Amino acid sequence: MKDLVSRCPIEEVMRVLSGRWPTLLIYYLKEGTKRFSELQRDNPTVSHRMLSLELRKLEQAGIVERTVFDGYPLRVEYDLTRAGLDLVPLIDALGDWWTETDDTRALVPDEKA
Amino acid sequence: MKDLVSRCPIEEVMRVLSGRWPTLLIYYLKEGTKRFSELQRDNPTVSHRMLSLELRKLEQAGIVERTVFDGYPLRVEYDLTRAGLDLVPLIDALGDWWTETDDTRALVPDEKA
DNA sequence: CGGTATCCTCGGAGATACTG
DNA sequence: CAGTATCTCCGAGGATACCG
Repeated sequence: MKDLVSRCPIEEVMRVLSGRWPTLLIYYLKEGTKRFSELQRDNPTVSHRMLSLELRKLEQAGIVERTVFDGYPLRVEYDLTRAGLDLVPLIDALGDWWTETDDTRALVPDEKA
Repeated sequence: MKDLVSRCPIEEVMRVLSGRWPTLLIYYLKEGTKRFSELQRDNPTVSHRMLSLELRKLEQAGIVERTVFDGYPLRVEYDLTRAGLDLVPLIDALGDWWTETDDTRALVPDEKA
């Protein structure tokens, strides 16, 4: 997923949403403002480093907003932006589609058998 | 993206759609039936192997249907299934969202400067 | 607490070659 | 033509440690 092979906007969104974390983070952020450590607790298996990188990616994409509160210990809050909120129903629609088409996949012969 | 970390359907769809090729292949397949070699021509940078693997993944997910015609040389055709066709507008919506929120990203300071 | 840098590993994906 | 197998390599991502 390094370079784009088309000028298609779809390919560009997928550059941001691809992977395990982006949609999950959006999913948890729609519950409201979250701190770094809260998101870490929401996703126990995400590494410190990846959480940081993914949040930055979402920030660059205009999906997430980052607010730093000076003081000690540090305090940083993450929110969905307006664009991020607009994205939520689209992602949900994908989830619904997946659930609704579950029977289609059930027809696939089990290769593990 | 190996194992799921939640039972969330969104995470499951993203397992299928993540990466450079799935959405691109769906994009080209919505033009109609395509043969393996046609898809290869549509995406000149996809490797033989990856195209094969990705098509199988989409097939397992119930998005793409594979039809083999006996004879020589071999001939295999790929189509979107009903579920695949239903998925198209959802993916398009993501593309539209991306285009519409382009100005948000334009506000991000250029780190390459 | 949140972020970054460094190191290291493991598997995703390209190239190639072979079969039906 | 379409698909699979083998080999290889590069980089995504984990673990760890240190800074503001």
